[in-house]
Amino acid sequence: MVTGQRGRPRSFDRDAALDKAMLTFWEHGYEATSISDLTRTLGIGAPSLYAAFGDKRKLFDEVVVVYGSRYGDFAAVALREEPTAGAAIGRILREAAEIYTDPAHPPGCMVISAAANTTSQEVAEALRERRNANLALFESRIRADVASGVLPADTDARALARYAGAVLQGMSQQSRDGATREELEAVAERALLAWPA
Amino acid sequence: MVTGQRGRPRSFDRDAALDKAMLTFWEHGYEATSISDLTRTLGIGAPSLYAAFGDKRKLFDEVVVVYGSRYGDFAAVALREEPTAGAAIGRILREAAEIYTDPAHPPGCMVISAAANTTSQEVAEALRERRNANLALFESRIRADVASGVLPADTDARALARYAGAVLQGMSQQSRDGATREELEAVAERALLAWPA
DNA sequence: CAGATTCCCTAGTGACCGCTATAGAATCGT
DNA sequence: ACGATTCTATAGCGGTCACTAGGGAATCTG
Repeated sequence: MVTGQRGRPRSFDRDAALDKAMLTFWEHGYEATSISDLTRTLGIGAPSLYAAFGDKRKLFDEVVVVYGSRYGDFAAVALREEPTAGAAIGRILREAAEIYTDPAHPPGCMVISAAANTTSQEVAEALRERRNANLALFESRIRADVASGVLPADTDARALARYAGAVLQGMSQQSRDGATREELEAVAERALLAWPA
Repeated sequence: MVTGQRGRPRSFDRDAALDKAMLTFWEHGYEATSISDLTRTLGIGAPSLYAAFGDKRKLFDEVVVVYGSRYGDFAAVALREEPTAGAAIGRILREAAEIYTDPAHPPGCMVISAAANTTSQEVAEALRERRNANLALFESRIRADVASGVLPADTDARALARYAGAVLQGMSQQSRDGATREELEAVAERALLAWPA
């Protein structure tokens, strides 16, 4: 009774489909990716897509979660693993240069680019909150370094976090405009020269 | 015969309409701005809009020109007027903090944000070329300073230009995410600390 | 005034959007 | 085997997209 599922089994791999959907949304953004784009790319019919994922919005929500766990975590990991905020931000910027230009997926950061100019305010707001949450992570890590004396007492943690975020977002945009990994690495190194003693 | 125009005169101010169209495209982007958005905002019917501007694409092209001459020129002006590349970039970043957050118009830079995620590759390409042209302006001004000895001989002009562009684009994105003028000014000052001696 | 010219308004074009009703195909439990 | 269940495929829903045909309205020239 409670054993295996009944009825006709799904004819496609849900996780693989989610991956393909992620790459499509990543490249073209939320709004510019149509359901027929997705059904063509995933190789399934529209009803199958809706049965498996609900609707376009819910599918994108799942995509954002997968993206975060696979490509968006590197910042949080660095903040956790590195001994200082400066070391973490340095690692984040250098890794961003690599990730944003990895030919295995579309350039840049999906959270930064996928909901620019969408008529769906909800989706735009969701990604904006994710970006601002990252800024808050930066800020609290910097604040911890100020409290422990690693950074000068008069450091403006909020402004420094915003600076790091701005450079990251700029690097994402530049990668979408064709910047290479080496060029972004040079940007990262230059940006790090502004880090407080 | 060649005197004044014949026929019924246009019932709206073409330049004022272009201004309103600019603000709408600036806020929502190219694709997310529909013709009916525009006819509602401009207070004219669709046929009038098409008679005056051709089509959506041509209207946007005109908007980009107007935008460039009114808000996009500040970078080129600074590069021309300031004695060094460093002074120019400093002025550009500080002015960007003000312009990007001016409540008289939508936040950020239209050339950076208006064609993210559009299905119209032509429009996206046109704005990308504009951004890259700005980068080239930065680069050549920096190169001039290197040649004249104002900047060290081993300065990587291209990388430095990309750094300035990345910070600018990051500031634009941050302003769209709600950063205030003061916060962007702090970002600009921080960014300038990385400028070579 | 009349006729030519130009613009505006109503109403609609075909195409695509996100999404789904319906019916057939494939697998379950019994 | 057989019904219940779950998926897939066709076909199409109403709505919005960018865009325009057609006729009346307003201004010109003469």
